Amino acid sequence: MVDLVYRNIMTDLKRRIENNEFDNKRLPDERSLSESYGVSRSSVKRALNVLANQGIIFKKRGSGTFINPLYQKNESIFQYEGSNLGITDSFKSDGQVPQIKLLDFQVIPANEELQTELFLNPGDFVYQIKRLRTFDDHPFMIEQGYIPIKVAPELTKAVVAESIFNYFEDTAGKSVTKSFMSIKAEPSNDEDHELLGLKDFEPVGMMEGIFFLDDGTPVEVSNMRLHYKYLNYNTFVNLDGEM
Amino acid sequence: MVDLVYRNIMTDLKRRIENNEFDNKRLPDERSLSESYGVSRSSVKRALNVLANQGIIFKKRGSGTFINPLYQKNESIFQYEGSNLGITDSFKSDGQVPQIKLLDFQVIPANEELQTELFLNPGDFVYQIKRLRTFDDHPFMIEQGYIPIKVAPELTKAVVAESIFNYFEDTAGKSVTKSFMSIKAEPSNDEDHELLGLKDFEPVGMMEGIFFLDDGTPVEVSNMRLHYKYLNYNTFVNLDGEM
DNA sequence: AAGTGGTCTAGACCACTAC
DNA sequence: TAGTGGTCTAGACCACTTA
Repeated sequence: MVDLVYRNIMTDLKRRIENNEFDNKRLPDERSLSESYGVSRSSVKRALNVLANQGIIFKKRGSGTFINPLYQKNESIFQYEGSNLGITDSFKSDGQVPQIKLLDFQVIPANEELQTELFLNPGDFVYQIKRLRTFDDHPFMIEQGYIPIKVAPELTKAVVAESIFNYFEDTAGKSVTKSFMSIKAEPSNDEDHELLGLKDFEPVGMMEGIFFLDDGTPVEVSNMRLHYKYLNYNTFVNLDGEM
Repeated sequence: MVDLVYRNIMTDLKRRIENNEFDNKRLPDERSLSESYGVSRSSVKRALNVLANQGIIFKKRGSGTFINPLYQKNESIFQYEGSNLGITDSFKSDGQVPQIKLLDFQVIPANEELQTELFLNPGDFVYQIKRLRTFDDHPFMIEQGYIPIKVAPELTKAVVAESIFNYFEDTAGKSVTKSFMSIKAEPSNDEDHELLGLKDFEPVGMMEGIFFLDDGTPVEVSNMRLHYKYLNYNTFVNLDGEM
């Protein structure tokens, strides 16, 4: 697909780690990798940095580069799907059939909050899209999204009933790769009870996100209310991940 | 403090952004910055990459580097404190007085799960530490932590009643900079009702974390149950943040 | 002392955007 | 066409760990 040196090396190393080719939990040193791959040490470092930022390896100065034992032993713990955009479309299906029911679809003027979050001017309009997501007819999420009409002037009901981000990618060739996410919990309200089948005392998980294109253009604000059993955000945090 | 070129530039650029020195939302190009700071372009790029990974700027190939409008306009939205380790010690006080009540402190053998998560052998022991955290006598979190005795052989009640991670840093000079975090929501149980003052129907937020030193040594597994009003994890996600 | 990862440089060339 | 950020190289030197 792509043809970047550091990315190829990264992919290859990941494969070799998963295949247990480094049984002593230790990777070859950077200079050796540089030579064996026939690339500069800088490119090797870059590949290793990506893996380190994902928590797959640890680099120990003066000592070497080591595989995170959790990555091999216990992939059920080490799942940072949450480290994706926290996005609707990326909920794991696990063989279940995902479905979308469109609850609301209209165009409204952006209020002040939306103007700020989506970099809009007073008077700009947004699509308001409310959807219910299910797995095998079992609802798990109410999603209310707002998309500036100017970033998708010809959005239709049919599109909105499916993956919106795929639509961006397919039509405009632009992919949504960045987001602000805010994760909270709340008691459920009447609508939650009705749509998500929750009991009074059962909570909802809230995920609020602003999604951006690569170039910083915001394309959606989304408020997601999840059946609490489905709120599970996993992530690897690396404070030195600043490189 | 530190004296890294890219870090100094990063800090300076951040300051200049916050001081509105780039009123047109656009930073000087990399080659200019390289010259004006008297460093290589690589170092400038590195500094910019850090800021981009934090969501403070967006880089647009062929066009320039731009400030994220949300960063200046609305810092109340743009707060990714959650992007810290998700750590206990980092909860913002906001002028409130944080307190810790030690509920339990003992040494027990690590069960299988802890052995896996903390890279321990059968028969290894861990401290089991249960604490209640409050702001101005208002409880908001029950925290149950497990720390291998071998990473802190002389842990005392006094230490445990304060910041454990600061203790690591002060005594061993090692800082906790990485973590796996898992965030969920659950209905509250009896203990939550009692200790956190929750009503039956009110939920708790759960944050489970494994914390590591720089070199990959795991130092703590922590299960945190938060009053739902205090669960608020904010983060900037960048799928291209792999550099 | 030897080996490892970390930082930084100077420069070449490529890919994309704007005009 | 000019200007921007992206990738990659080859090499120097530093900081730390291990023996």
